[in-house]
Amino acid sequence: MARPKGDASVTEARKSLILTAAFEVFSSRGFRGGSLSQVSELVEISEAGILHHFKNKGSLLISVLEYRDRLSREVTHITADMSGLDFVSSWFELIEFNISHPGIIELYCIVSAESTNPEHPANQFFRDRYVEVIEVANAAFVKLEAQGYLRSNLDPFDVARALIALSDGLQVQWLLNRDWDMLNEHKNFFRATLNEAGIAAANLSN
Amino acid sequence: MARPKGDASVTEARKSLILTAAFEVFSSRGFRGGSLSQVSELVEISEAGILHHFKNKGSLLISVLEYRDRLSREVTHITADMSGLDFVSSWFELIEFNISHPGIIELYCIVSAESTNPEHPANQFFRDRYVEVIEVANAAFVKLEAQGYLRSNLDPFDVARALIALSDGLQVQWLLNRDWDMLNEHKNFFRATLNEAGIAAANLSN
DNA sequence: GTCTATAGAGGGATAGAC
DNA sequence: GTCTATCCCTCTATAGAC
Repeated sequence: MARPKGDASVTEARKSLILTAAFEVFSSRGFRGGSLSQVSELVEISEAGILHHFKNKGSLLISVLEYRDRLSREVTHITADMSGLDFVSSWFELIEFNISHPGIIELYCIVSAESTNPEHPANQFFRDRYVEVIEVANAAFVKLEAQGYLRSNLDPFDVARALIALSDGLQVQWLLNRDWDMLNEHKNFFRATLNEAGIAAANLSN
Repeated sequence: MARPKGDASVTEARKSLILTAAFEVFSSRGFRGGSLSQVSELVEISEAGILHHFKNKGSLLISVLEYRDRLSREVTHITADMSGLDFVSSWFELIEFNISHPGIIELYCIVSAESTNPEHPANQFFRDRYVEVIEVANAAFVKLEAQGYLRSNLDPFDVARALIALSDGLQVQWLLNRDWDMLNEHKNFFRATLNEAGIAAANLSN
């Protein structure tokens, strides 16, 4: 037991600082456009210092993505076993949270698009992520359907996929021009996919 | 008149080859991830040769984007003054065309996301582009509304923006995993935003 | 754990010959 | 119009001192 507990937590704090800086860099310039030297400037450590804590640039990116997911999970509480209506209101909370933290939107927007190339280090991460997040949304729409809230000509899984897609696409537009209400566009999605009973239950009447 | 017509068209053909190669490179790796040397390999010309025809890497990207827009316009014929129902069927044709030409999807997916950074050479291009394309879609939904085909609780402009967003978002998912029917997801959008009369008129009943 | 030094590759762009 | 040669920069990653 040569190493007291203090050392480990100091290291963790250092890693956390690096992750925060890397988050900023990858958010604004993407993985390919961002560099370790930009990260090292922000965190006031050498590039070699960064690579002492993270094997290489790619694993730093993955760590940033996992780090962000961890932080988001502390805020949103969206799960597959929550009720359909709770999902809807939690979804709006998530959008509002993201609007007030644009860096998160930038990160996922740029890196997910880059990652469509199979050689990109985050390719597998995003393949897994979309399966997971669509499944969570699907669970909600299945329940909304069972409650008689979903339009009868729509399939829950298709609607779930569409919600995620709409959200991603709106974020690109929003990053280019923020002169409009992104939250309201999400509400319109539910106004179009829920029936009258569902719209009333979700409090989305005009 | 020292220069006969033949020279000019040879130059144009050369530029066209470069644009085709640059399209491939920027499609798969984005602007920041792609390089002039990759383009030069494909087109079998030196990097200096490329920069004789295009001022720099950024202007090559813009030229590629304009080049692709020109080619797409030859195929799709979507305009602001076509009828609402014609827009719907043309939109499906456009999606089918893109599905069979994945490079187009890759290009816009990656480069539009990169371009959300204000320093990116295509930033203004995509700001203008979204205004234009949403306006064309809006013109169609305004007409569909006038015909009594749009759901009464939806605003045409919001629906137009949502269609573009949905389309962009679906493309990211599709590039990561093509095991599903992207055309059908677009049809579902109209099943959710048109009323029964509209769905029947657009031939979207199940 | 952090640094300096450096390897080694690759990037964009320009000058000038042909 | 195309090339070679070159400049200068930036990048990731490693080695080894402290």
